[in-house]
Amino acid sequence: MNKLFNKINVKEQTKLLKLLETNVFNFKKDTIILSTIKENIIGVILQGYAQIIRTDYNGNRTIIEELEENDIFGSSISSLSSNECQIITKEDTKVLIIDYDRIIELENNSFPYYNQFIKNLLEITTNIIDEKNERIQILTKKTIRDKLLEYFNIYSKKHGTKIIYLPFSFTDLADYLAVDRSAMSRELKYLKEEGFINTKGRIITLLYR
Amino acid sequence: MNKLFNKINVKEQTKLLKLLETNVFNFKKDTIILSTIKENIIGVILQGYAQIIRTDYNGNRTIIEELEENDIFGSSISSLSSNECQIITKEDTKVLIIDYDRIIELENNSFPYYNQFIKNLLEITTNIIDEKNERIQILTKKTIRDKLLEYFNIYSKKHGTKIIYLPFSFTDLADYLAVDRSAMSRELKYLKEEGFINTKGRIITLLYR
DNA sequence: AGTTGTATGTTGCATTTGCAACATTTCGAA
DNA sequence: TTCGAAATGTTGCAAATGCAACATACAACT
Repeated sequence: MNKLFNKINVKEQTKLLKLLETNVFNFKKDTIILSTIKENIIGVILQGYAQIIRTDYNGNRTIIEELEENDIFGSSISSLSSNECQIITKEDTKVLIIDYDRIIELENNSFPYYNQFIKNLLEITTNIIDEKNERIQILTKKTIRDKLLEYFNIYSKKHGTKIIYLPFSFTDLADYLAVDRSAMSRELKYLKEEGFINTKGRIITLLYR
Repeated sequence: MNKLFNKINVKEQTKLLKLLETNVFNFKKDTIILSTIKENIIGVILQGYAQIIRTDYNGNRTIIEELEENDIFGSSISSLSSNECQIITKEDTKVLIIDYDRIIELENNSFPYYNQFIKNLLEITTNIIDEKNERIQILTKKTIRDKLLEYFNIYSKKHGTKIIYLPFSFTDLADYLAVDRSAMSRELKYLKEEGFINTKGRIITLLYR
């Protein structure tokens, strides 16, 4: 069940969705859901799989986010600020679209589940801020080595372990750190040679401290 | 008046603050308010002036944020994630402290102004996400030149003008872009020489497009 | 006006990085 | 299994950048 509907039972959910004038869309595989999200909306993946993709001026495409069942996206939730972003379905995908302005404009004494909904949204947004802050903290490090170590430290602190299971490919990690993949690969090699880490596939073990 | 109390009148504010069990603290000049904010709180500067400062392992101190009257700070609102951050008053400062968990735990049907308060918080957090996304978009550019141009473009688009009034010093801009100040200065010189921009003090004029 | 501290501008140089090009490995679909 | 695409590893080299050191400009305070 989606975080958005935490503490809201199914009957109330139905009423809520009516109240918010939401729409459910069915998209075929490989459809562009929204090229530029101009309108202020919140989308929920009810079923299927999609990707947020940025295409830069060189034509290079990067997967910015993967959207699975129950994932949420939206103008000010995901990183869609840039006008180079598209959301593309990779399977047949069912999406719930909620108008953000409608959420805000509704009278707040209308229904208790509506207030709970706002509260759920608030929790989601504060979590997102935490994630953004983490990424900014990493991106402000000046060398590739420091970015990697910062990433490792944050992961390690969060999971309480020195064994890191990369949640994505090294290629994607380089994107996340905003560095050249081959340069990152080189730096990882040095870190291994100097005895700071071990790697086996996408498993990285921290050997320091 | 503070965004946090938008559409909440003074009488209701008083009740709300009681309901949320808030505290008001008076800090003398040059006091450390919170070294590491471990607890989940939201702070509001009621009066005075303070700074969020990061001290790195070299002892270099950077002003991350300036907090003036009505500004809001907090574990997941400001960039306090790193454990190297301190909030220091620069004048005698009056601060309102709200426990975030208390906000979330309260029954949501209790009072209408409480629901409005949550809604206000939600608006604030989504705005913050937008700002973070902007910064990330800038930080993911690979060269200093591209970072500068991205910063200029975002500013220009937001204000609808090609004349940029830097809201802070060049030193702080370098921090914001996470690049070396002298290297940034050099790049600005090149941009001037190549006819892309003009500068006069902290006013930058875009000459392209 | 003088003093002190901070912001800004400049430059040489060593280091880091991106880029391109290629080899090798892994993965997924037919 | 086989095949092709994508991911990963590696390296030389030119370009970008950080760093240090210094000069100058500016601002605040006495």
